Amino acid sequence: MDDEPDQRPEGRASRRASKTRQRLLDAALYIFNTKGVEGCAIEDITESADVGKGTFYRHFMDKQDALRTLLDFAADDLIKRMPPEQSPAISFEDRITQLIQAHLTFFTERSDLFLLFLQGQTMVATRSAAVPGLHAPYARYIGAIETRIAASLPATVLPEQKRQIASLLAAAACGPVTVGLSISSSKHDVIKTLDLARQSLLAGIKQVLLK
Amino acid sequence: MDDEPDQRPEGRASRRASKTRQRLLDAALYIFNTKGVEGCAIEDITESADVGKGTFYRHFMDKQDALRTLLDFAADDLIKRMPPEQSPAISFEDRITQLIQAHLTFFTERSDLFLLFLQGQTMVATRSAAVPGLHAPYARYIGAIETRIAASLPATVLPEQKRQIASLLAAAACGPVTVGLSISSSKHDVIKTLDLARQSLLAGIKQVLLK
DNA sequence: AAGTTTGTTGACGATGTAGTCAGTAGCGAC
DNA sequence: GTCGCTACTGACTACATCGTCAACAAACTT
Repeated sequence: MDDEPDQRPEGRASRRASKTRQRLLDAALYIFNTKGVEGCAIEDITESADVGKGTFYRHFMDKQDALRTLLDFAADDLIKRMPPEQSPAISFEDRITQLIQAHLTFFTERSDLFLLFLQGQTMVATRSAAVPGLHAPYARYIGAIETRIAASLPATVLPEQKRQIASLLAAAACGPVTVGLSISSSKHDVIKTLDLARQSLLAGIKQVLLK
Repeated sequence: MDDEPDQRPEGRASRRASKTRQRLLDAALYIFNTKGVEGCAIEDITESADVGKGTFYRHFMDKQDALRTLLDFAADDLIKRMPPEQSPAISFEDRITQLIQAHLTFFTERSDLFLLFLQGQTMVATRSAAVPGLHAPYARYIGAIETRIAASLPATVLPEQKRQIASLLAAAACGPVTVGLSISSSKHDVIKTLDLARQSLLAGIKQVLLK
């Protein structure tokens, strides 16, 4: 017991390995967003990462494993942009603005991750049976929104309503991106629509709550 | 010139052919929503339709051709549920409610078509280069919404804003479905969230317009 | 009925892809 | 140096899938 058991060795070799793993993830993200998750071959990824094909299988079980890793990472990135869970109680207007803002910077700074996130969201939504084990990041995502709005909502709001409002917020933040890009709006237009969605959501929730 | 040149022959043979084509489309819709558009083989479709593989290629160029046909059909179905284009001028509140309602019945009555519609929307949004020729139904869809809200909006609204409000409405109608199903909400919950989105959109647009 | 056209079939060649594995290269311990 | 270990490689097997086509079947025409 001379040193911590969970200490990483961190030699040059293992550093090289993580670098390779990261190169593979970067390449996979790029390829998934270019040819599509199901439309691409493992070799497309390894080719793009400039590593041998076998190397992929040293780091990931299969394509879905890499996808899961990326979706987890995307969800983490998005959640990290949200206000801290135990931040001071502020008005729900401000809280909602903060949450939409998190999506907005996620979109502007990591649109590649956001696009994959949306791609996965639709895969899970439209054919969850075909993509086992991919729902987790989306459950975490909605959970993160829910806990962040919970404290700012009036105590009279039912738990079930909180989940609904969280869904509504996610829809207001994700929907305009999918719709906007599907009709080839510019990034700028998407951002404007997102802001419109924010305003609309604010007014809407206020009214729904007061009812 | 004894009869119209564009008259269909409509013999037993061609009726049989259209029936086969329809069986293939039904099967394709089912398979696309089960295994995914890119995750399925042509034979999955012909197997499910119980026809020979070659028959598929007599009716469609390839998988994308069948997908395009289905997405066109889905957009038509959805647009047909909207109020008629030249219906009497009513308040935009009512018009928006009508439009959301159209999505709602589309979801309840043809969720298979809606799910494929959403799948295609994300394909086009996230990697349009990989799916050429699939944007058309979505452009028609947004156009349909736009013309239907145009007459009910104040004359002071800029054309550019109309397109934005149309996008917002589409997002409010599609977003909750994708988000809801991705976190495995029940159909009933999705419908409730859709109604919440309608109320929120009403309040929101009202406020945005008055600003 | 014989001939023509249209629709359907499934076996086939060509190609693509997944996942493996024996072999190589680089690193770290001694 | 050399030994062991870990990371990496890409040729290889096995299998899936594409799109074609010659043969067959059904429906029309004369």
